[in-house]
Amino acid sequence: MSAQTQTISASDALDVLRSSSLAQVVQAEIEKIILGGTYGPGAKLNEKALADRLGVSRGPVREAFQALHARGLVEMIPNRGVFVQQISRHDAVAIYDVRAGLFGTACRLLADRITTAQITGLKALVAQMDVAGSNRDLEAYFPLNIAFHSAIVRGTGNTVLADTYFAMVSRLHLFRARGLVHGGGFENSNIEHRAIVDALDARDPHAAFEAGFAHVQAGKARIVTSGDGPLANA
Amino acid sequence: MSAQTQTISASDALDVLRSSSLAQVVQAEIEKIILGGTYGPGAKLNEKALADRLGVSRGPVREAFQALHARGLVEMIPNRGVFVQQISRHDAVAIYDVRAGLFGTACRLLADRITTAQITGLKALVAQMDVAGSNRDLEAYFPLNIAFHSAIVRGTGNTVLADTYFAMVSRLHLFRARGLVHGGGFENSNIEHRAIVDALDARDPHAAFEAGFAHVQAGKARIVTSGDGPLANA
DNA sequence: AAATTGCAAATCGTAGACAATATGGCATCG
DNA sequence: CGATGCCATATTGTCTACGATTTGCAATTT
Repeated sequence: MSAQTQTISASDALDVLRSSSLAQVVQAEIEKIILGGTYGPGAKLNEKALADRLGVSRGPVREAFQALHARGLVEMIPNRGVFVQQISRHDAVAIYDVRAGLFGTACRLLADRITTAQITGLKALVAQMDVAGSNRDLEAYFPLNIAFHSAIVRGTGNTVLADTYFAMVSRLHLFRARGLVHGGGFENSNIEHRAIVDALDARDPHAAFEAGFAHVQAGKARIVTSGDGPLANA
Repeated sequence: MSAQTQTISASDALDVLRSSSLAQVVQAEIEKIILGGTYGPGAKLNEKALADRLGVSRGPVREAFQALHARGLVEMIPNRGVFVQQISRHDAVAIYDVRAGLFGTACRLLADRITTAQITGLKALVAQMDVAGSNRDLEAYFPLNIAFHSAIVRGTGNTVLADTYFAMVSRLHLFRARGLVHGGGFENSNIEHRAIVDALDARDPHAAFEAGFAHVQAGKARIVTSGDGPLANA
């Protein structure tokens, strides 16, 4: 828009500050750092160090910590500090169950209101994943997989559902970041995708929930049973 | 425990501060104020006024605001302040759908692991609600109803699920607090309760989800269709 | 070697200050 | 009389500085 902005990041930073408080910017930044994996789970997040690194004072950093704590991404111990949340295998299973329930619910709600355009879009994604799958192209498969789930969850038009779902996905990233990348078996994954689309196409809420729930549960099983987890705790 | 504490509130406050930060205490306090209904939805929460009222400085209050915002209880507008979250009818429907999905998921998960003792407890609650229902005793029915839902959600042992579920319940309180108390029809409610317990007793995950989901959806319908909502917005 | 003491560092909360922004009333003008 | 612009006030957003409390570690003592 404006031609006088010197750097993109500078204009972005200013624009963001117009519509958002500094604490929220800091929160997004810390979240990026956490999910980026530079700090491992259990790592300590030093208030002052983070404030200095981000060029802000302690206030906004502490506010961001509270928001991240509410979202389950950090652990706060009084008089000790803030740490990247540790996700035990048991916790991961619990979060996966919630995610499965939310995704199944999304499928169920979507079955009642899905448009033909949405069905076409989902079928296209499944077809693309078929191609990526047969080529063993994980680099192509992952973004398609995310797009598929996003299309369903956001397709419901229920932002509360979408936000809650993605909050669970974020929390699960903390577990995966510990070294447990889910092993193969993504061939089966697309079979499950097709079952979901079939149920949606049939506009069968009942079957849609079951297919969506089962799909995430299968993903959970793939992770939970993926070896003994070198970094497992508890 | 200790006989030398002068006041309960004083010892409690100290104990709480040992295991929790001041910001979290403030958060709980503000949440209590919000859900208590003294501040109506859309009401402004003045930083300094709240800080003075609670006897703390602005810092902890601002931190509490961030946590409450993450939980969907307040709205934050830059340079304007913090307001009690407004829940439109559309929002309430969305939250109800998520709550229904979570409760159904709880029923489904519980069906796989429920103990005979838990079944007995649930049946007892249903029986008590039958009595309260036939007596038209709402004062007795409400706590039993909450206990029933709690027993199921917490009975899964999944704290993430329970926390997420109760977060939705809290957000819905913002809607009910606007004057829309759900009308009668709580006779049907216990029929649905019985259906849930039957499915759990049969250890049928499929039927348990359906019964739990349908029960919350029925509650949603009772509210959504309860007249035209004198205080409705948007 | 084990327990105690002492100290450095970090966190937690407060207080005060300041700029930026929004609010509400008032004067001015059409 | 109504609309517009301006100004005083209040509030937010952020920073800095300070004191109090706690923790963790090291040194000392028994």
